[in-house]
Amino acid sequence: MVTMSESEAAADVPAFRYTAAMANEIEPRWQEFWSQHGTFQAPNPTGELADPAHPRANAPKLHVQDMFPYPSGEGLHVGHPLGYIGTDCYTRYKRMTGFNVLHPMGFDAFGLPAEQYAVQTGTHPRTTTAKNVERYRLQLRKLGLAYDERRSFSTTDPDYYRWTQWIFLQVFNSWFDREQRKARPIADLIAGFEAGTRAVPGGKAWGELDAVERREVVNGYRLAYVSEAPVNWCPGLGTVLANEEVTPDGRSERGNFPVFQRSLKQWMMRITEYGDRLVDDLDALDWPEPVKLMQRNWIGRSRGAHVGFPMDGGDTIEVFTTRPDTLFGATYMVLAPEHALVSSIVPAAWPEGTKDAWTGGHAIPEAAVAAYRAQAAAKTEEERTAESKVKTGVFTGAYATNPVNGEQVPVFIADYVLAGYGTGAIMAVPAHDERDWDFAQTFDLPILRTITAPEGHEGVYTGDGVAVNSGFLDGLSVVDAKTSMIGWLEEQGHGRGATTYRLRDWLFSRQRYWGEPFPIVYDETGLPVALPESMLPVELPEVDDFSPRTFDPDDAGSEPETPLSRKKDWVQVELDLGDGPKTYTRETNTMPQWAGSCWYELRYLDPHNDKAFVDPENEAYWMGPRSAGDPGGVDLYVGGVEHAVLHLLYARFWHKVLFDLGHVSSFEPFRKLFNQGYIQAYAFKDARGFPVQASDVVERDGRYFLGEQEVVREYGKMGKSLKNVVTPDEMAHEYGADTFRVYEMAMGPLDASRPWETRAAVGSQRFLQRVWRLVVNEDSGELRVTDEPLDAKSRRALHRAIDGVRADMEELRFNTAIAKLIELTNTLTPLPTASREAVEPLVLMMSPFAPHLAEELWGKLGHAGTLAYADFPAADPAQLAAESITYPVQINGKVRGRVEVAPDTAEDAVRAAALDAVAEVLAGREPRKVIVVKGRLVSVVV
RNA sequence: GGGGCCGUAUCCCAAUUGGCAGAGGAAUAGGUUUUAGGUACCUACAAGUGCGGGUUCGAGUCCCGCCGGCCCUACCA
Repeated sequence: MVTMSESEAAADVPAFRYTAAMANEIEPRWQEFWSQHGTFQAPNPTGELADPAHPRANAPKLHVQDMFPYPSGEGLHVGHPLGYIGTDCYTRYKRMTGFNVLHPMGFDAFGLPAEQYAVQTGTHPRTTTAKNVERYRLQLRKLGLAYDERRSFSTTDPDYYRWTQWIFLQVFNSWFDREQRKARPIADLIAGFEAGTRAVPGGKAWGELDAVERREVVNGYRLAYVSEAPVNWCPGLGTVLANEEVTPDGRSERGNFPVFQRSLKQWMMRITEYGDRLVDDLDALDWPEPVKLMQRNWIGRSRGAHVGFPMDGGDTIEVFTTRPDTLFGATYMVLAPEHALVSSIVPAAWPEGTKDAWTGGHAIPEAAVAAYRAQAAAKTEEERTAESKVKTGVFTGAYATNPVNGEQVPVFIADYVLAGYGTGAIMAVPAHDERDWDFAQTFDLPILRTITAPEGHEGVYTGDGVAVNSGFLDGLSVVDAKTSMIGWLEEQGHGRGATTYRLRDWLFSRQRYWGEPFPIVYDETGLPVALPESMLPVELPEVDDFSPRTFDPDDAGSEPETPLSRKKDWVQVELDLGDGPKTYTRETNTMPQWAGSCWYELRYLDPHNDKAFVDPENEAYWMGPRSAGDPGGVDLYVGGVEHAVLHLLYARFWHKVLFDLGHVSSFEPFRKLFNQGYIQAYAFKDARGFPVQASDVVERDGRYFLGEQEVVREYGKMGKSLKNVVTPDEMAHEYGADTFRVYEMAMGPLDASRPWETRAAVGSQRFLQRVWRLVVNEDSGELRVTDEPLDAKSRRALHRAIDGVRADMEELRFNTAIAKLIELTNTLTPLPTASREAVEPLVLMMSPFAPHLAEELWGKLGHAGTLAYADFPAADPAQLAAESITYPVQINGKVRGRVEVAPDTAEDAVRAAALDAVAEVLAGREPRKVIVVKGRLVSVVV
């Protein structure tokens, strides 16, 4: 079959039509213009990027930012830039309304894929990363995104990670003062110890401690600290993982290797100290409620009390409870199998009255406990969860005393109590806790109701009520009983009010190569020493082997070995840190990928500053609070919900530390957050279940075929493996970047996920063609626009459109803004003449969405240079008033007539006219009620 | 199991926040231009809002209960 060549097909198209070919000529030209002229550079108040001559130098500021990408080797698909295009449209609009707009883009370039690629091919991760970043830059440039190119960086740039290390040192050199609820320099803490104004933990006086002991004490306070703590050790990957990198079934998110709980020395960040502020300050943020909720849940603050249950041997079991009001109903206790007290409380023999069911069939408690502990340790998380319906456990043989009533209560161990939460021990109140109820049923334990339940209520009751069987609490509500009990506990010395968090301290070290090195060395004591600022950055050394040592995936006893540790001549280093030249050992872990994204919003403000991570004046200008109570921060931060917890929590934490230490004036990094939706795509699979090239599938009568073979359609992510990727480059080539931008923005609201459909983009292309045709004669290329004034009706339509578009732009409702622009275009198209009065505002309003096209038309309309700083059209209020209003008249909710009246008609007159209009339908019936909704309708009730 | 978000023409989406269900796009059908049309233009086209109740003069919008989809979380004391 002979296909028509492109030139033949093009021969029929008018020479000056806005086609993809035309777009592909226009677009690179304007991209080059913007770049050459620094069109989108935003001036700083001070420093290298200050520019008093800039048109927006003294304007109100706006800082808009996207969550920056990890530049993967696959490049961008059409889903990735959705948010970027959204912020680009928004910032282009805001710039035209007079704002000094900061809209930067950078790259989160440390990360595993480049390292793994390096392991496989020997290519240095730096090379791979640089290549991918370059590719991303080109792809983004092709979309016409208006970034201030001077402010772009990668987290892997030594000039950048120098400051990541600097911030780490700030965290390391500070502690959290619980009285002041803020971080303070570690020197203040030491001064307090020296002066004796602060008690030294452990009971000794500061003067009695030797130098090493003092350092150990201080290290116990630092916000970044080395801890021998249970961590997720993954031998198959050769690294430890953060909790969030482990799947619910106890395997690694990446690679699906088994993960073991191991006690290992690792760097931690004391984020738990900020639990309260991280929860409380959410109220100050303009964030989507679901994201705030996810953060609250993740932090998991619960208020209650710590209560001590004394034991005969002198030990006391400390429990945490949120229900101190039910303390009289605590009929037994449970320790986590791993609890430290377990081995010391177990008696030699079962005490009198031990029920058979409690012993697990063992003759002595020690055997029962050992067997249960072994069994619990052998179970994976998955097994524990799967069996969660059946409560298991065993009696320890020991009893503790309930402090409120002196009752002896049996102490069990059971895996439904977690070692990692609260104190790892609970008081069990089976009457008012479902889990305790289940356990009590299984082990035949007494149940005592201490809160009244509604009449007829059977079984466990967790709701509100009045205290009963509870001595001095009787008659109090749950809330009052809690307060009363906490008061009593504190008076009697049996406990105190307490708050616990689900949030754990943040595991901050990884056994990887491609990450920020720690600015830390160890001296002969084995304790960490911070390097001075002058030695930053600690650059990543060159190594031959990028991979950590990996092990048999099931070898739980293996030890991590970092890639940097093999670089002996780097690890051993002679330095003079104040005590003369000494040999130190470097920290060979690297920081996790989140480190770089914890503060990048600040570096954009002052990207080349080599004296500070950001100049305070620049920070205050771009991110400072604007009123009392305002948290400050980025004015609009756009990204996917997948970062609802981790990235956003970590970044908030670092920002608060920097705020406490006086380095920034904003106490939150992101004032407003917006979650963009995802673009999803159809994928097609053949009879064997293999994905087939989606672009080759054709639809016939609601069924899908690849050639003659029928395939089934599935809906999901866009990705290489599903063979359904569409790239922005393809779209730019086939339709032009402007069409692509308009289509992405027009297909739905920015926060909605929707399916991609390439062929639907022609609608946007036709729209741009119509706008073009309004200005340019397609055959001659000449300007069609005249200076004739608009007719009155079209003029009103123009101003209505301007008014509506402005409102939509402010609220990021780009889909409806575009609909209004199409509507306006469709109003202007049939007019005999294209009036400049309408065309110029239209072109300006188009420019946020289709910037290349708009610039080109703006030039054809006789303007020099760029329209980026032209005033966005403003509606004339006089033109917004309708000439007349048509009121529908409802009788009992059904429209039965209409009246047309002047817009300023008084309500009485509208009522009269309306009743008149439906007099026939009313047929003499007397209206019971007449409701006039001004400007909307009239409702008559008979 | 708990929590959150969402269901409007064949498809993607609007609806002044409680006021006449349709702004816009796609698809489809017919037409104009054309030797031709995977071009452009014009015209037509369709749902009573997942289901069932309730509040109201009036409900897509608010409330309750189901159904379906997506996301978070999962013995957190």
